[in-house]
Amino acid sequence: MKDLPALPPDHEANVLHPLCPSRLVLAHLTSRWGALILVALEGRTLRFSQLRRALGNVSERMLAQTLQGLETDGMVRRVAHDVVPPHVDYSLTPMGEEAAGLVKGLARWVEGRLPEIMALRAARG
Amino acid sequence: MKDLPALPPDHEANVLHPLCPSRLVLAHLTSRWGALILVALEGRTLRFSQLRRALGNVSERMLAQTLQGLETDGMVRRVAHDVVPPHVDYSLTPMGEEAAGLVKGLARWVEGRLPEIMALRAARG
DNA sequence: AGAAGTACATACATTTTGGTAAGTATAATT
DNA sequence: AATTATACTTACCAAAATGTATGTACTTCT
Repeated sequence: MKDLPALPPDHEANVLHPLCPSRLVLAHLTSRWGALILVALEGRTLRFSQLRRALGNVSERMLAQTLQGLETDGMVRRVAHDVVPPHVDYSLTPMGEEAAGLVKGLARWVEGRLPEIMALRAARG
Repeated sequence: MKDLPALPPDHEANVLHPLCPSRLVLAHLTSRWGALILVALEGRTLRFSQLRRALGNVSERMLAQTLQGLETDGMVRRVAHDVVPPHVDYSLTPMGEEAAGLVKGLARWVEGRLPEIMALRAARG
């Protein structure tokens, strides 16, 4: 995940553009694992390895990286207990819960349209 | 953009997962240029080169590719007039308009939260 | 006559993303 | 004594995404 560049002067025109800050945050929310993490954490707290198992097959590298991106965006809250072996809890901030809801909404909409979409593909493809 | 794989038997668990069909459609909608195209075409028809100018700096390659992905998903309608020089109109299907609305909603939400997010970054970073 | 505009396709190069494997410190378990 | 579990990091490599350059076929503008 990248750092956010400063807002360009002509902000209005660049909304959603690849180099626009909002675009990068959106990318974090909808990234390969970002969306999954948001949905997995909705309403509950999970530890690193629990989350990993919940998502099925994320590499530790990507899970850590994606979580950090969401954390610096203020979507995820990380609480580390200083014990051995390590114990770290991840949960969503209020803003993160909102984001999760929106992403889930989009996902649900896509799922609802999937039969239609796949039928189109089958017909034309 | 990839072809959609068949739905795996344990569909419920894989929703949004990287290899799930719905995930790929979502990826098309939120891809670097996909989101921009949806918003740019909302409620209007544009030709290839108009769209290109509207988006600012897409390469022809990416514009064509992304449009094709959205077209096979049934989001974009392509109408080619058989004249020389070529003239091709792009617009959103009803489903595409819905998708555009949702994506725009997400984008707006992110923009609304941007000050908060950037303040967090500035404070912690 | 030469250049520009149109909507792409294709080959090639580069950038970005993601995975794999290994390392870290320490306690509990076998 | 070796293994397992935890939550990561780092180096390295393969794969995917994206950009660049070029070609096409024909017409209009200069």
